[in-house]
Amino acid sequence: MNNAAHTEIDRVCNAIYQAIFERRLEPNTRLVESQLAKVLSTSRANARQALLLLAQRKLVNIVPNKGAVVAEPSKPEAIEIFAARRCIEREIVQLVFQRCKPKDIDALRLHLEEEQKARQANDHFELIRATGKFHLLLAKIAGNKVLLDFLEQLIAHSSLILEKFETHNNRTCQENDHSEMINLIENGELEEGLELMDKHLRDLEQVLNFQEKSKPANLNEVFAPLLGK
Amino acid sequence: MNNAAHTEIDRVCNAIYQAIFERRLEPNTRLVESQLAKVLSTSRANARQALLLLAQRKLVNIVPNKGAVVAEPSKPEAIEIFAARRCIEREIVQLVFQRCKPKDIDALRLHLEEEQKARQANDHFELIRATGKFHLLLAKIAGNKVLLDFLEQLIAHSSLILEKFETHNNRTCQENDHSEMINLIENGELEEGLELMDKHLRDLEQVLNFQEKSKPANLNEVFAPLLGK
DNA sequence: TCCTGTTATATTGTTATCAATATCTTTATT
DNA sequence: AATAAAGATATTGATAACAATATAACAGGA
Repeated sequence: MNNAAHTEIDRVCNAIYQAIFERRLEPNTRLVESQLAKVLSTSRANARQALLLLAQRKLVNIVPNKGAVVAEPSKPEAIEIFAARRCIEREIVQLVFQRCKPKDIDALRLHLEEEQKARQANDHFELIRATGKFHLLLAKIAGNKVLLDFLEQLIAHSSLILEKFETHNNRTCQENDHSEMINLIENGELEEGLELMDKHLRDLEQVLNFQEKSKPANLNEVFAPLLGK
Repeated sequence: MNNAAHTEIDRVCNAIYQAIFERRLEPNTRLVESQLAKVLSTSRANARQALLLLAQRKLVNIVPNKGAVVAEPSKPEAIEIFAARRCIEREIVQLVFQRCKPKDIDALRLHLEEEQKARQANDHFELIRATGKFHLLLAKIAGNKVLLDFLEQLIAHSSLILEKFETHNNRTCQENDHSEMINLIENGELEEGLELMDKHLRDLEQVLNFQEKSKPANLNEVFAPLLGK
């Protein structure tokens, strides 16, 4: 999440961020400082600061004297987030078409295999993670760190949104769009690329028209994979 | 800076942010936790957390075990920041043209007077603050909180950049551009509005072609205005 | 004079403790 | 049985003390 210096609190921050991003932590899950500290084997102060950072990115909500919960974007907020994504990813597409090199194409194609693998294995979380990562890969190729940083925030939010509104149809990024995008980049068809990204994001946004769902979570099992190492 | 709940650390954060935004704190100024705590009459823990938040927004740099300094964007970073501004403010212009109401126009014109006053009084800092605020006003009219939040970060950075590269000519926003923009909005001339914003931001970016400058600062006098209340 | 190593100081990072607030449980009353 | 009040528990918020690290000042030798 944070490309900055890796301090202890960055580690904690990343652990929580990953859990949110990969949807092991659902919206509205309560995040108690002392419990986080214990589970992630750090001090309460660090857990507290990590929560503060995540709150600034609006990934958790902190209400004074009450504590932190995983954020749950409302529908109007979700619409704004997707609008922002269209704005920023449009620019990213433009930059990618200017700067993409052969080895970048290779990396994108390699990544596509990850997506396919997750799709075939029906591993839903992994698919979410992988499709999100594709967009971040494009942002890295674009080469503007500010836009990359913004997009990271937006994609984390999108993850929360998908979690909340997701249908039984497992709607994520459309299967062929990413592959199609790579082809367009390779052929330098900019206009089509811009259009595809726009369509792609509007498709994703359609989840908002479905109903929500809900259920709680348990900190110990959420972070279990981390405890082993 | 932060539209979130107003806790003590938000207050501290805002005080520092304002000082940076209004350029009372120059790039590379060292920010010592204990000193900040004393000057802003808060605890060191709060000062520390505030610095952490500002670091996440890249307004200060924290290097582990060494401390925090006001960030100093490099030229390549500055270029990325202006590119991001063009991207986001283009979208904002588009939204403004859709959503601007008569009372918004009035507010913009009213604001213009502030700019004029600062210009006539030759109050450089105030002019910086006011011209930046014009852009944020547009963002508020656009009505997308996510984009507003991003732009706030970008404008704070722009402020730092202007400080670093500024010439003796006091280049800030061109005098007539803002007024011209209001007219275009009123008349619904979208294409011209988009072009103007783009030109406007590219003009501003020209400061990067000039030389830098430098000098230190003193925390006590920087925050003196706050101590009186 | 310049460099190097040493001591002293200042600052950051961490931990423990206490107070304030909120949440939950129990008890009492109608 | 339902509601309200009172107490117990848990959690957050704040403070202080301590340890680790880096910076600055100083002294000694080439």
